[in-house]
Amino acid sequence: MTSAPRRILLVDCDTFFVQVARLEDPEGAGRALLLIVGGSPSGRGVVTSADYAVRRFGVHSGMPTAQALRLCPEARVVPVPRAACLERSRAVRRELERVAPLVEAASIDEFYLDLTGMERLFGEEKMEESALRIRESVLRETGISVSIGGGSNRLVAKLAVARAKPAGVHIVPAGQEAAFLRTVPPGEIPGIGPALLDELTRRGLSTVEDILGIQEEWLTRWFGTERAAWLRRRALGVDPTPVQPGRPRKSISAERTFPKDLTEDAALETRLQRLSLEVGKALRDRELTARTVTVKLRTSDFRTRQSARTLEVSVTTDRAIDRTARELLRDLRVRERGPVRLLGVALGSLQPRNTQSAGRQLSLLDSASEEESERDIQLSHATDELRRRFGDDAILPARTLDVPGSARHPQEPPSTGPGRHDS
DNA sequence: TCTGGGGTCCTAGGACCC
DNA sequence: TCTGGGGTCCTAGGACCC
Repeated sequence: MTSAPRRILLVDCDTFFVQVARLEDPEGAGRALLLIVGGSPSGRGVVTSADYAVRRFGVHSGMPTAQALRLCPEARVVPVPRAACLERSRAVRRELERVAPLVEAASIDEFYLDLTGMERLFGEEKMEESALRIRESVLRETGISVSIGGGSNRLVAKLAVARAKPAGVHIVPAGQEAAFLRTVPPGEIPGIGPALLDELTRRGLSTVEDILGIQEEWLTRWFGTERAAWLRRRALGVDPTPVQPGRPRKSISAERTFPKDLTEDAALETRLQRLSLEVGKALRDRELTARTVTVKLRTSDFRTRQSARTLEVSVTTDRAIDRTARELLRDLRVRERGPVRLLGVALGSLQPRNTQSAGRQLSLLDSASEEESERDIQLSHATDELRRRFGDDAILPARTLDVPGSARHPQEPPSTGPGRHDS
């Protein structure tokens, strides 16, 4: 027996970063007729989001800001209002959770909804009507304008939202998936990026019809069994992926491109340590532990290398992360001696911090003490608390992180640090 | 023109184990 | 004495997405 089609919506915030920048600064960014969000103080940034008016000049996200400004010299560039974006994103999500039973945040500005089964609550409300109602309530409650695409699965909803933009709704009726897909250029199908598109084109497959028309045997020969089957499903508009709220996070990372490439190992280690502290704090804020530490390095010629290590036990402290990261950086520097453009630290193999390790008492029994001592763990919690009260700059990493017990560089009391003014 | 930062997922090869 | 084979874990790299 066949079940009724699912009712999936994709709610996508229109030029999200631009909207938030305007809401946050109505007198400045809010008044700019041509607005680009992105760039960076280093001058090495790219466009994160651009106004529709700016896009008409050929500007798109991912484009170097310098190039964007050559195309549209009148545009105003403002940095990404990161905290405000997270806040607005959460507000949108809360509103969606109020009106829909199943909500999955796919990114900061995209949310999948599964309305299947809601017909009973709203009578025979059509998907269009549901989508319009949701669009209005999100706008009213959060000030954020969204577009909504809908259909019987995530893939179709995702492709439909492109037709809805800006500030509209587009629903693909059940049964029309394959017909709808035939109107979509393969390069717009999620999962088909530049590399795969290139390969498809080289094989003479430049439309969805081409992909479906070719003998399955050939598709399999060229792309392998799995990938060929996946391609056919995409081309047919078939996607069984469920809407899953609250999928666990797999990694936490921080990376920085420097205003000028760095060559000195000492300078690199300072930056690395800052990144280690950043991810360490994010890890503890989310009450997670990590077992894998990865360091990423990009040289001035834009080649990227990474080095990873999985530890015997999960860790949470700045000291354990920093020490491992430092060793990994040294490994990388043996292979890459040249100027460094970017450094990053990532944490993986994440686990929820369980009650056992939160209970402290048992930690002396397990081997965690090899990676991080009881004292390290307490120190991490203490510095987190101080940063929370006095600002992130209150505790600057000192040599005490390397050499426990060393008093060569005693930490400044927080009362003399920056950020004091707010208390 | 000179290429951000946050993620997820896949693949391939080597180590290791039974 | 000729080198099985499957499963799992780990690492590096890359494609892809917003």
